Amino acid sequence: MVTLKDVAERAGVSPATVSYVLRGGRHVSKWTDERVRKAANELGYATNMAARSLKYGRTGVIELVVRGLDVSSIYAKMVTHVKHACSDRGYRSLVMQTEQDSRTLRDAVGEINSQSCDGMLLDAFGLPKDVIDRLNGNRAIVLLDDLSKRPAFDTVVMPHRESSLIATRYLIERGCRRIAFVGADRSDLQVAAGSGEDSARSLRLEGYLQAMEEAGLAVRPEWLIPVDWRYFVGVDVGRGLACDGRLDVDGVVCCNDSLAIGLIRGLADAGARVPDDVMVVGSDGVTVGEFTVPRLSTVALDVPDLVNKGLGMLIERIDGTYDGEPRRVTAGCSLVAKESAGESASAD
Amino acid sequence: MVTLKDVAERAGVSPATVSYVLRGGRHVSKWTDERVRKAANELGYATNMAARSLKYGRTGVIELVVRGLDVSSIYAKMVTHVKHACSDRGYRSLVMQTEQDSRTLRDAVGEINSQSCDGMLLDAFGLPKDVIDRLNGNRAIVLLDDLSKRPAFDTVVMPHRESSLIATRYLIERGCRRIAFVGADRSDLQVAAGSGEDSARSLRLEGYLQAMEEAGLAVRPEWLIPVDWRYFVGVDVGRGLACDGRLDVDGVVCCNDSLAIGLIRGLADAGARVPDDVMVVGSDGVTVGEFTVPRLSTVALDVPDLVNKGLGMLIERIDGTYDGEPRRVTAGCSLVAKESAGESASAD
DNA sequence: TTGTATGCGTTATCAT
DNA sequence: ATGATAACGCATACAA
Repeated sequence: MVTLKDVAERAGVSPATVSYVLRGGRHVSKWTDERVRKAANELGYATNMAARSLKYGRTGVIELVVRGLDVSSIYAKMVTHVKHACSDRGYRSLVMQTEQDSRTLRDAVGEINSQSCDGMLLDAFGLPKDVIDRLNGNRAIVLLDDLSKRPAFDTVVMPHRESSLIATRYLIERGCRRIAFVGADRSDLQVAAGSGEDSARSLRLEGYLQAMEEAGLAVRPEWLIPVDWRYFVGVDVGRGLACDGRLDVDGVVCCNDSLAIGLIRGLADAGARVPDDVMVVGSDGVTVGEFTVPRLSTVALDVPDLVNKGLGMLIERIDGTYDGEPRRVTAGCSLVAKESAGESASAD
Repeated sequence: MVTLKDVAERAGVSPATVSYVLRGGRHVSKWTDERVRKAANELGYATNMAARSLKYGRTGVIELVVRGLDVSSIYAKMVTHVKHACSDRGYRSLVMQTEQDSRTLRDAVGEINSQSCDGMLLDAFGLPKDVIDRLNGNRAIVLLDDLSKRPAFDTVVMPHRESSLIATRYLIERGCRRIAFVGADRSDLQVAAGSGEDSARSLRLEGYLQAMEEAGLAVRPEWLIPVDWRYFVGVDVGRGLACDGRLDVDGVVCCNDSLAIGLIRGLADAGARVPDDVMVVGSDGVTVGEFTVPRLSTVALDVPDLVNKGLGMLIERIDGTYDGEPRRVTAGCSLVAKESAGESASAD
């Protein structure tokens, strides 16, 4: 490898001078400047980041740690926004993908504790409590969607309740009366009550229940379908809904877009039409939802808002601008009304 | 930060001993071992990776550099596979997202040149020649889809020609005779011929033309539609196809799945049904294609194959096992026959 | 305007 | 079985 020293020798100056030329910081004669740059170029010099980080105590890197980019492409949007926001603030951003298995999570935790990065935006969804506890408390970490009662870190939470509320209200407004909810049931509320900690599932269900109650609509137990929020699960649920006459719903609120897309697929398998036979609303606002048949109505997460809030807190922690109690803020969301909930197919 | 020295002091031993206990490498007495581990635990010690990398000369990190995870979710699949493959081989993997703009690309190049990682899997799609040239030739780099005549690095190329060939043959087999091709036209062939370098577009078109010729089918110029491979472009093309009677095609081969999904959307806007009025085949094999209405027929990229080949070459370069001429291998692909090309909707 | 010297945290070599 | 020490490449305080 080409080092500062190599460049210095070639340019006939000291390593210090090379450093000053390349990084700035003090005045050098034009003659020296040119010689050094020329030498660096000819040798193909590049700063050794390990050495700089060691000296500096920081890496200039912010890591985004998410489980499975392929689980929901909403993460893909986050990656893009984080990248831009980091660039704007002089950081580089890297993405680390974790699985649910504890090994990768442990790796991720080690990552931050070992100062491979200055700060970390860490998706807490499905993150076991003990892993969170193992995080070094005085590192710069912002969690995404940590719903614990007494969070140890700053966290940006998703608008779970709000999202379901908006979606359900919307279906009601569109004329639905018998609305199913896919992704949680009352047992989730019990778990939440028992542990004293909300969950994404319980909050989402609450939003739905609130909207139904507001409208004076009864909720039948079989309308609450507690499943994982994944494509293929949605397919099964859709088939079930269409085949099982008992359910007889005219609207479905899904906890995310994967579920909704799968559900529409399953309904189609069973011969049910969306929105004519049943209306469907998702949540997230994935890009592909704008191109499905029918186009997906959804409550879109405000990703730029989420990223700005998260990164804002993170950088305050890194810079030491803020050093107080863990903060909790909520990301925004907004309704995107499309054909799957009966909106007429406009030209765009 | 807690350093080796801190742990050593607390355990009453030397830093060297702590290092040996934690990393292994020589025998230590049980008594010392215990004391050191206890101290490290109590202090919450974590290895400083910058220091280790500096000493070691390697980071244990492999970076995957792709442009826009959201451009095509095929990248999301790649991320997952790269992650697993790296884990298996003792590396950590990080993802860096670039944009087409030269600034981010320059950053990415700097990344590898500055030894932030031991090796890099770099998506060459849309990568300007001069950026590639700026890459340090003796670093471990494997390019994804570098089609240049005389590549400077090992590269895994996508099965462009093969993919179109398979897709077109399949449509012909399904009974199509008037097949459009979306994503390139003959001007791409001219550009390729002029520069002496193939492009993804020219290769894909060649595959299509070959299949048509094999079957003795004429190709009308207006069937070749040279557009970007993106969702919203597909929508426009779909609307155009359905409205413009002149085209009158019974099958469409799309250069990727985004285009295909958009196209189906556009066709639906114009009242055309897939596959009854026109059959559609995409390319990539994105997950969501299995859940669209209709399910998307596509030529799926063999992502595990791609990743294995790429990472295999990369690690040989890192280890110095191979030091010869740049190699070029092609990733596999296979037809996934679904409803959008008239396959009956089976239960799964 | 430029050069010298020191230390960041780790690991490997030598010595004990 | 363990400790002292040097070196990795860079950035900076200090000296000239």
